[in-house]
Amino acid sequence: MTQQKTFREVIADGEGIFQPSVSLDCVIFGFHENELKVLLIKAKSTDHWALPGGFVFKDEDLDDAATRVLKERTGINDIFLQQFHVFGSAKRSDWNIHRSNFKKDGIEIGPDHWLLKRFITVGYYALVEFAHVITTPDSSSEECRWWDINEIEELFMDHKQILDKALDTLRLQLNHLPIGYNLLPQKFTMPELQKLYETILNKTLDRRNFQRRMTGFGILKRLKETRKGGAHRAPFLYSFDMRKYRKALKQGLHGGW
Amino acid sequence: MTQQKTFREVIADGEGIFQPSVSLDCVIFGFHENELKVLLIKAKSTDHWALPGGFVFKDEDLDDAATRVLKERTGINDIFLQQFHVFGSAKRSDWNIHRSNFKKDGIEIGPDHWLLKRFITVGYYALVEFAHVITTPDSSSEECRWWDINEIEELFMDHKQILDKALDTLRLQLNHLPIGYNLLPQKFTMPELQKLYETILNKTLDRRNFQRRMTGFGILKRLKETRKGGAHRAPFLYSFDMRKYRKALKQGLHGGW
DNA sequence: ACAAAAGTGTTGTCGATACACCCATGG
DNA sequence: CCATGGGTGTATCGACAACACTTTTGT
Repeated sequence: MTQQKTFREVIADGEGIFQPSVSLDCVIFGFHENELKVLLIKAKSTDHWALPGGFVFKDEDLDDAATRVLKERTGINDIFLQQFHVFGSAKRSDWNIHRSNFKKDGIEIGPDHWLLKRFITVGYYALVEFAHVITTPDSSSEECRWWDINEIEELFMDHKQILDKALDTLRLQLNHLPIGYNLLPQKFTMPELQKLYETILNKTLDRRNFQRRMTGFGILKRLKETRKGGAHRAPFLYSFDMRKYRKALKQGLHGGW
Repeated sequence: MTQQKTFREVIADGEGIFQPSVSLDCVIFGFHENELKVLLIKAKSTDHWALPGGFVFKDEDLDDAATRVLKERTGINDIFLQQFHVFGSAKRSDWNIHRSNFKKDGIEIGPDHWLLKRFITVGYYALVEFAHVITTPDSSSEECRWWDINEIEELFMDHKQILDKALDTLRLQLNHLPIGYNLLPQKFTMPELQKLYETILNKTLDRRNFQRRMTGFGILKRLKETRKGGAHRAPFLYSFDMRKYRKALKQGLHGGW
C-alpha cells in the first residue's frame, strides 16, 4: 500500500493524483470446493457488485497499479497477473446514474467531477490460492467476497463482459500455461488438479489420460505422502517442480483439449 | 476522416478534443517481394522513425480510433485490426527530449503541454494488402513508407518493443487464424502463401505438407487459372472461400507448427 | 532434353483417445 | 467382502513430418 487515502480524499483529489482517463479492473480467480470463484466487491454507490479495480498513480507503472489493487483486495503479493484486454467503448462508463447514490452517503459530486468522466479500462486477470486470500473491501465498497462463477448474472457497468472475456482468455491459456500452480495449495492430489481443469473447461476429462498428460509435462513432483482421511484409496500428493515450472512458463506447453 | 485539423490546431487544442493519457500505436504489416514489411512514419519532431499512432477523440471508441488511424495512413477501410497489448510503463513517454525539435519547426511547447504528459498506449496490429495501401504521412510527419522487418533497428521511444511484441503475437495467432487473406492479393498461388508463412515464422516449411494442411482447412478455392509467365511449371491460383473463411475466423484453426 | 518448379502419394512416428485391469480403503 | 475411487497398462486412430515420384514449362 504505497499511498493510503480516505475515500473522501480520493474522491476529492483524484484528478491530481491519478492518471486521467485510465482505469483497470481485476478478475481474480480462485478455486474452492470444486468451484471456480471470482472475487467481487459491493460498491457503496451502486446496487450491483463489481470487479475490484482502481486507477493509476501519476508515477506508477500500469502493471504495478494492477499488482497494488490485487494486494489491497487479497493481501497476496506474488501472483499470476496478466492483462488480457482493453475496454475502450465511449459509452461504457455511465457513472451518472450513480451520482444520486453518492449523494445518499453525503458525498457531493459535481457534473464535471473526474469520476464521471469517460474511462478506458485495462482488464487484468489473476489466479490466486483461495485459502491465502484475505478479502478486503476498499474504501469505496462495503463488502468484498467470493462468488461462484455460475452465480454471477449482472454486474456493475460492463463488468460482466469483462469477466466473460477473462474467462475466455483463461480457457485459452489453460492449454499453454501450467496454470494449476497459482490456484491450488502447495500440495495437491491428481484428482484435485483434474477437478480444477474440468471446472475451468466445463467438461469432464478422462482420468488416466489426464494423469499421463500432466506427468508428461514434467513439471510435477510426486511426493511420498498420500492424502489420508478421504474414503477409499489414498491418492498421492504432488507439488510443482519450480525449476521446470518456470521453464515451462517461458516456453509454453503443447497440445490442447 | 471524421475530423480534419492542422498540425498546429491539434497541438494547441489536443487537451480539449482528445481523451487524456491514452494513445494508440499501430503495427501495420504488409507482404511484398517475399518480405514482411511494416509501415513507419518519420515524425518531424524526432530523428527516429515511429509507428503510426494517434489519440482518441472524447466521444470515440478506442477501436474506432485505431481504425481511423489506419484509414488515414493507408487509405484502407476494411482491415484485420486487433489490439494486442497495453504499454503502461510510467517512464515510457519521454517527449521532453523532443521539445527542442518542435521549436525548430517554430512550434512552442510549454513544459506543461499535454503532449509532454505521460501516455499509456494501446498497441494494435493490422494486416493489409500491400498493393492497396496508399501511404500517407500525418500532419506531424514528413514521410511515411514501408520498412523491411529486418531493417528496423531503433525506433522512437519504446516503439521497437511494441513492434517486437506485435510480431510475437502475429506468430502465435498464425496457428489459430487464417491470416493469409489479409496480406495477399485476392488471387495467389500456393508457393506465395507458403512464402508468407515462412517469412512470418522465419523458418522453412515442407512444400507438400504445407499444401495438404492449407487445403485441409477447407477455406481455399482452387481456381481453374494458373499463374503464367514465371519460368517452369505454372502453379494454380487460389482464392479464399469467404463463407468458410468467416466460419474459421470464429472457430479458430487447429494445430500449429 | 534437361533443369527447375509444381502437383500428388506413401510411410512412420508420436500424441491423444478409449478402454480394461489391478490396488487400497472404509463401511 | 464389496463398493468406490485411485493407480497403471495397452490398442487404436489421426495428425504431422519425412521422403519419392510424376508432370509441366522455359531455355
